Amino acid sequence: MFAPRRKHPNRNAAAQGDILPQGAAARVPVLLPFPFAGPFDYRVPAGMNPQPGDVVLVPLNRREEVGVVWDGPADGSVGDNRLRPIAGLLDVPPMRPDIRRLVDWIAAYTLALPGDVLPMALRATAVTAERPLTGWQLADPLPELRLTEARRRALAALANGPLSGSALLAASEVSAGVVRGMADAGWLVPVTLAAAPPFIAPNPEHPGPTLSPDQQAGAQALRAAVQADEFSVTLLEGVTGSGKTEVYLEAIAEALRHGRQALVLLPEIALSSQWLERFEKRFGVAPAIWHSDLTPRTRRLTWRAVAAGQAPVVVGARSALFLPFPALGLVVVDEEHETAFKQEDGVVYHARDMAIVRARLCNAAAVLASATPSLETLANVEAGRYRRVHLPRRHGGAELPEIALIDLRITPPERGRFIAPPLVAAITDTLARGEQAMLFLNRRGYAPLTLCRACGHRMQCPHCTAWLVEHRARRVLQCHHCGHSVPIPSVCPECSAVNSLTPIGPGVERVTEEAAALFPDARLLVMASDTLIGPDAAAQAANQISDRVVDLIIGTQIVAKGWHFPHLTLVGVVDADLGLGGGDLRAAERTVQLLHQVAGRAGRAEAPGRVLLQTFSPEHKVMQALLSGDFNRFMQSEAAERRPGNWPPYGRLAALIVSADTADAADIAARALGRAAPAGDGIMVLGPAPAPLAILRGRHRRRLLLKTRRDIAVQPLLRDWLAAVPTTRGVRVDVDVDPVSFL
DNA sequence: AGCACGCCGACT
DNA sequence: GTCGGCGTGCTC
Repeated sequence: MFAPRRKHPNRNAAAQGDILPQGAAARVPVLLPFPFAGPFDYRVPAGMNPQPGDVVLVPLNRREEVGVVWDGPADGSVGDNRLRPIAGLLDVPPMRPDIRRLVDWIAAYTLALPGDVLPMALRATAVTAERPLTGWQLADPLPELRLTEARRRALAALANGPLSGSALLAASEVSAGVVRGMADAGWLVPVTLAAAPPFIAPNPEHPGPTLSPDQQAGAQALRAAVQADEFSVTLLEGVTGSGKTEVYLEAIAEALRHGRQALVLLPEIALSSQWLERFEKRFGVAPAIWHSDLTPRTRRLTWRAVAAGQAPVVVGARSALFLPFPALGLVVVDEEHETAFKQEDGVVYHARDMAIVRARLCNAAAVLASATPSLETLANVEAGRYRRVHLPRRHGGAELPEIALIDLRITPPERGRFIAPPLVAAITDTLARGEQAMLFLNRRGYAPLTLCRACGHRMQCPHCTAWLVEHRARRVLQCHHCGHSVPIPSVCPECSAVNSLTPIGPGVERVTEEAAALFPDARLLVMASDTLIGPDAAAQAANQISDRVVDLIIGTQIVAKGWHFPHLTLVGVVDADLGLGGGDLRAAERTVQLLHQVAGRAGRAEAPGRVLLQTFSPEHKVMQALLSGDFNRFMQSEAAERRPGNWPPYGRLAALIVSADTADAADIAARALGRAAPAGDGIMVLGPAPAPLAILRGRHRRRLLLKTRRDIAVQPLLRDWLAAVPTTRGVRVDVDVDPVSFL
């Protein structure tokens, strides 16, 4: 409205002669990290020239809050008399225009309020000023003091120079009290340490591993996309073990040669130890890492290094999308089909899709890597919106594992057991050869259902429409949706029968118990999200497998990630049918992706791998697809099923979840929404119906689905729809645009 | 999100 | 007679 838009606004612009007009009250919009409909206007005090992106302190009610000057014009609906002045400019780098556009874009697309999206970008901002790191050094001369063993170790640790407090404790293995005492006695004096070194720039010319001809061709195509210096999306599709990572690392090298930064999104940053090793092998140094569990200090340092262009490569989780790259040239989304990229609480967004938006906003190349791309991405390739680079073969001559089905109707396991005889035999052979085997079951705990044999009572969560899962090690029954947990009862809570509660069905714990009985000499390792807590545990487990200190691995879907286990030659899938129930649109697709990924863990080095899938429906298209390895044909049949009904990706879908304290309130609100549903050519509303999780955390849920033709945007329809229905107290309506989970 | 204001139960 | 429960409303 007042200031001409500049390419890179910053507060120094004022010094370059950009003066606001006199007279009218100068006002700017400020976006606050709260659920307001839009930015609030604030008065600009004399002498201040806030620019879009500046981080400001503003009065709000009787508090002061941090906000970001947003892009004009100011909204003007609040009169000058009610306008309050900006309290101050914070001395932090302003929020970049591409990040502001990303915030706006996500809010508009997901129907979130911009103020709800802002914290995601602000969390990444180093709002607090940098505090110098202090540490200890030896006093000179050393005063008189009795020398104890602990004190001697501390002196030795500091002999080579000052250390931070935590480094001193770690190096000398003394307690904080010892340090305190030595400081009080004047032996140690505080010093300001030099700032930690910024990230060492990865050297694109560092000699990396040798690429196969396929990989070289792929790398060349990705390099070309980066060289073009414009927005593009390329699908990097390659069977498990084809060396996709090494191929896109070449794209990163190319971005670095051009002075651009690169961002790699991984679905599970906690499981990335092997990925980091591959990166270091290629570039000689580690990349910057970004995830939500960084310490505040590391977070600040990383953020600043990224903003200053001193972190040329960042590997991170979803939230890394909001980092302030000044020269982003490449965004890679690895395992792009992973549903972990979909944020399900708070602002509901898909990081893969937002990564593409991010790339477009800064004219960067985007690369989506997967062995089993999502149908969404394949449809975009088919429509010519994305390019495709294909790696058809495994790297280093390794062969794809041989896949076979075990028909549980013909060769069932013994009663009360879950590993069928053919799989038992295969594991026995594998272990006898000194090779490793893996059992995969995508279900935590001991048993998914506990049933009373006397009265048929099922142990259910009091807050959710879900069974309680037995966790035998912790001696509890637990709800996997709300966390509710009770000790395993000794009598049936319904009929008081004693010793009548029976576990039904397998979980990893139960399969582990069975495996321990079947293979008493095998060294077992359980890999599940509740046994491997934190990146260190996961890395340690991976090392144990690589070092062959375990023989049989039993895991949940955590084992399906991109691990490289060179001595693993057999994978047994305990229940291949597991993901297929429940009428989810993508159940078949996801099961193929997951099981293909699990199968890919087998036979990665010189020894060929074998995969056995236990199933009750060997004729199912999912089993046939896995058996034949013809992923392409399977996805074509999926496409053929979804195209006619305009199901995604051939149409658009949004879910409305209505939730309330009582079933009646939920029903009334859901029916009211149903009556106001949008209609028209190419628009369809399904429901209301009870959501698949009809009660979650004590709230009753109903679901409506809005499905439209691909050329019809759902957002305006949703906005009008929600606006037409008055809000009722106690009733929530959550919007999920492009739902991937149908709970 | 905070932090008010605003009307109904157990206590200095 | 008050202190305090959190229901709803507002914040440029």
